[in-house]
Amino acid sequence: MRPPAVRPSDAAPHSFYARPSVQVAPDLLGTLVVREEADRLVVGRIVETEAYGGPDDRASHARAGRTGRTEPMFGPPGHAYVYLVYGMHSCLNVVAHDDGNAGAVLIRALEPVTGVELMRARRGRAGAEPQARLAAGPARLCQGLAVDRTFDRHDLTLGVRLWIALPQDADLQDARRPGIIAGPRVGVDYAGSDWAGRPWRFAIRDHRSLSRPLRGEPLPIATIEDPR
DNA sequence: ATAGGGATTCTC
DNA sequence: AGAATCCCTATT
Repeated sequence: MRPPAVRPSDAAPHSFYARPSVQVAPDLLGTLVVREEADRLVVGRIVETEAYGGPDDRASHARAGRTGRTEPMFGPPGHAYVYLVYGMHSCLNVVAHDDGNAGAVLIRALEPVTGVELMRARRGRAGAEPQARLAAGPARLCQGLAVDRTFDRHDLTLGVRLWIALPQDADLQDARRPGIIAGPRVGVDYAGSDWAGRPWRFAIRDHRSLSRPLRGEPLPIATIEDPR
């Protein structure tokens, strides 16, 4: 399949993100993360996401309230929230919540689309892995797209340097053809079974670029709306 | 000031 | 199974 055309004007608008993160997370599946560098474009299709809520969500960074680190989660929807985990890996989130709330969607895995060789080079020793695995994980995708904390609070709606592109409807439907499933979020057992057990991890079923397999319940197609 | 630990990944 | 490695958060 030919790589979908990508233009800054395709950047998802503020209204796309101004909804509860649990609604935005599945809608992001099949859309594109676009990284515009000096003279190159690196693009990946989102195949796995996780929704994180506000202070009530015991699995969310926002549980600490408004602090220096979590501030972006309480800020304008459509901006990036990039944090460092385990002292060495960056993770990319898009801020999403309805007015007066807090929340974000963690981008957990991409299918490489454009700029694959650049992604591979950035993976260093691990670049020998199969193409489908180059961005199969929240830290891996940041490495491949050269996304670090300098992008924290970056406005994703501008279509500059880093944004989410909404592909043509046919392309979007095609990407989602295998179906969308939902299951528990990864690595949040500390939150207690109530919060850790919620099916807020979303993925395109059986996709080869998932960070890890997801056995989950199919999401009713009715809940998937055209972002535009 | 200091201790505890993490929305991960790679290697042994 | 264990290390790498830094910064955030809560506590003293």
